[in-house]
Amino acid sequence: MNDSLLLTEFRRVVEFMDQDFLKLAPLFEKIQVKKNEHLFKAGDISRKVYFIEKGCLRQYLTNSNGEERNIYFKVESGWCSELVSFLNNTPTDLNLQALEDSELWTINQKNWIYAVTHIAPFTMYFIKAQQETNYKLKKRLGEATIETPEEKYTRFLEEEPRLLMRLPLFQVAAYLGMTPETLSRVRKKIGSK
Amino acid sequence: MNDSLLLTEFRRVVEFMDQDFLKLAPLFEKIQVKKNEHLFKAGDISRKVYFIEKGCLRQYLTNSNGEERNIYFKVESGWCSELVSFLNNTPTDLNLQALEDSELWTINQKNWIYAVTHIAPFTMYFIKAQQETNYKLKKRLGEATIETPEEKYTRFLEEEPRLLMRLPLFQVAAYLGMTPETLSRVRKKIGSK
DNA sequence: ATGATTTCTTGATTGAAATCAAGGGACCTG
DNA sequence: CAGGTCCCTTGATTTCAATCAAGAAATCAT
Repeated sequence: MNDSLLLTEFRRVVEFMDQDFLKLAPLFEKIQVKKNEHLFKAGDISRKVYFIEKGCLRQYLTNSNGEERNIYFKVESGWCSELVSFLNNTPTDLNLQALEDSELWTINQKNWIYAVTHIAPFTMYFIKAQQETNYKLKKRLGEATIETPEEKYTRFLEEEPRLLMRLPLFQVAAYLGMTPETLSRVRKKIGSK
Repeated sequence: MNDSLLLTEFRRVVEFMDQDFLKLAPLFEKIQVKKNEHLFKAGDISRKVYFIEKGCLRQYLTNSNGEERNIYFKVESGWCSELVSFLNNTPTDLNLQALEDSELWTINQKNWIYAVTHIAPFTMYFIKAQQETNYKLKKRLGEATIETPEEKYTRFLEEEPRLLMRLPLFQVAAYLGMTPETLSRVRKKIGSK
């Protein structure tokens, strides 16, 4: 049990007893998804919360011209969800897609509500993990409009070197908010320093 | 009690009994802050969570050139905090400042942790409210790099007309990620339609 | 393997927002 | 209410990233 990715992730953030995990684990179900498959699309209601055992997912936004912006990438030990939609049964404006063949733990609404109301360390884990996400989003929102393309790429290179190697560059460009051409030129310039 | 802004806000999101509120209310303390006063600055550790009874606050990010980007504005019934810093006693990179003379309810770390571990409806309120914030941040992050200045302003005008009237325009510009000059030109153009 | 599709790079050009500059107006503050 | 600061607008110019275009490289499917 101690080698479970899920338990390791809980313990990264809070104290989590074996007995709590024994209550929690059966609430999850494992699924396989293929590369490019969508877990939900804009307009859908999100019915699950996902934990990545293996693979890589992106959440993204599309505008009326069909252009895409990636909100985040998540890999092993990451959570993907749209809880406003999930908890209120309302459609979401965002999309969630696998970028690699992936293996996910899923939990449905009934089980998630049970867990968050009956398994105290899960509740606390969830609150703290959400705050981490929240803080990162706030910083990135500021950076998105204040940084130059070169600064954005340099930051990504420093903060997420493994992600950079794992992802196609056009997806990175859609995350950093620039065209693939601009990213290519920035990389050329940085590389020569 | 039913006319308390705080209780009304809880009841907007979850069921909240009078008796729960009686336990919760004494954990808060009211303070007054003057216009332009900072609640915390980049490098500080955030020691409080704030609920706005009256007034207006902004959270913002500064870069090395001294340029600012506003992450959000909050008015009456809004919460301001930096929980990663608050819970882990680590410095934050963000700033929180009053834009008007304001009246705030504050809760300290000890009391907040008591509330979130002992007052179940507060916990659930908190989780749901955080998710709303989270969802808004994700959408805005995507929009920040995909929308034109004109689209950003139009969205703000439609979604936050009261905020627009309440705030100086250079603060709105720092929120929408454009210069005051550009905002001025966009407004001139839109106004004539 | 091989052809087809997608992705990445590079170059030329365009265009939109930033910057620079300055005048008028609003609002504190004593 | 008078002076000074800050804010907003408008104009002229510059700059940087987007767009348009095309060829090379990599990946995928059969």
